[in-house]
Amino acid sequence: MPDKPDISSLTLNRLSVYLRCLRTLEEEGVETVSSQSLARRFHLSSSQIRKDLTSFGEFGVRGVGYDVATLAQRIHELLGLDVEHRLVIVGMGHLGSALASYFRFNDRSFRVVAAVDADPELVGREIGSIRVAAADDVARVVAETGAHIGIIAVPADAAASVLDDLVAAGIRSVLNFAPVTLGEPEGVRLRNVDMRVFLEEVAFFLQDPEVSLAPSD
Amino acid sequence: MPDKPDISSLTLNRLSVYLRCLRTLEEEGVETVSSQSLARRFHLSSSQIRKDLTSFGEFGVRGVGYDVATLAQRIHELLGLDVEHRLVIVGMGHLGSALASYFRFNDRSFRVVAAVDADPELVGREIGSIRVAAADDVARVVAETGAHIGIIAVPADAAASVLDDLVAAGIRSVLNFAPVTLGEPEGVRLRNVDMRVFLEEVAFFLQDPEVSLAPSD
DNA sequence: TCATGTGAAGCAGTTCACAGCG
DNA sequence: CGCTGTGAACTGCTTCACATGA
Repeated sequence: MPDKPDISSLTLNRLSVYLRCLRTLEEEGVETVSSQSLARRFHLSSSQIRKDLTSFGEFGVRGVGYDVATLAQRIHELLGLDVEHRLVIVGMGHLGSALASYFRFNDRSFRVVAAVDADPELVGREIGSIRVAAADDVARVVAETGAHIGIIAVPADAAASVLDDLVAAGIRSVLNFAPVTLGEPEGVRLRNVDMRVFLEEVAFFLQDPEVSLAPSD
Repeated sequence: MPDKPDISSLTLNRLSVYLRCLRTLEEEGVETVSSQSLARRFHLSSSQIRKDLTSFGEFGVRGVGYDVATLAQRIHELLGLDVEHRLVIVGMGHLGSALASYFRFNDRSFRVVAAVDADPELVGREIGSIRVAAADDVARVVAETGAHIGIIAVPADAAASVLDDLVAAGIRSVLNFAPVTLGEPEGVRLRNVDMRVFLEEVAFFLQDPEVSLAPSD
């Protein structure tokens, strides 16, 4: 495994996107692509693609472009997707169970191996081949399943203590879907994903006077 | 309604977060807060809070801080949350129906008024008090319900054409949960939200050598 | 006195433009 | 010739530090 260069979150996120674009091209049988054609096709910026790619190596052929399969493979490896990541979902309400099925149909890189919930009603139930365990048992469940990544899908007021539990259980990568901003504990990678924030962002532009209901074309 | 100042997406997103923090303080009966105490409490930056707030007005009292209720009210108004936004969800699979229930329990600012799906199996079913309509009927459904905001929760290959349909139906704000980067049509506000990207971001750091399974405390 | 509001400094991310190479 | 890889310019965001005012 080569040394991991410093890559910003922004670049990292775009690499994920590039990878998906390349997979699409692969399926279409496209073998070579230039940064410009990639950009046009998928609403990206060509100079940004080149900058992002050179941040971890040189893969292109001048005058030609990039080999689709090779580049996809390199990004796949860089992102660490060649090993399977085991997920534990905390909170199996609507969102939690949706995330469970959403993350499952993916490729082989991610697998939901455990789910816990504080509601005794849910404990013991089987949701998409995963048996829901009691919230108190996170540590045991994590140890038994070897989960690496935690998904927090509980109400806002429970999120902080769930994070503590996950970290105590040895989890170092966390995705928080609760509508609170959790701080990153030392040595833990945490990303807050608040869908209401996204909603409010797009809603904001509706009040713009110049966008007010023009006669539709 | 005062003129809408230019506010970057980053600032806008943070304002959503500040609003939630202020609501929490309100519930606790806190009446006044300084940028510094807000920052400490919720893992934010105090100078950033001040900068963000002054981008649309002056609300603080020097030497004291901000009045929690007033500031919350001002942000609420700025974000346009004092009017109800009507959502239409396209794609009522696992993710779509989870989003439907997730966005519903919110406050009064957002309401799911319509849902469509291409699968005849789902059409006609009632999911959380919303009857699922046929995908071909988006335009009619949008017109009848007065939906303003579109939520795309369909597979990647269908997303682009769904966007076209929504725009043709007069929708100007869209949240895309399909794992493709859609371009923003003229006059439309679109935000791509790809959960796999978030997963891959936190997963990336697991391969870091220095983070490799230290004995847990 | 204390915390806001703000210019100025610092930093990061993006775009430009072209040298270099297949 | 065409496209990559890349320094340099540029743009925008964040942090700093302090004058200002309740």
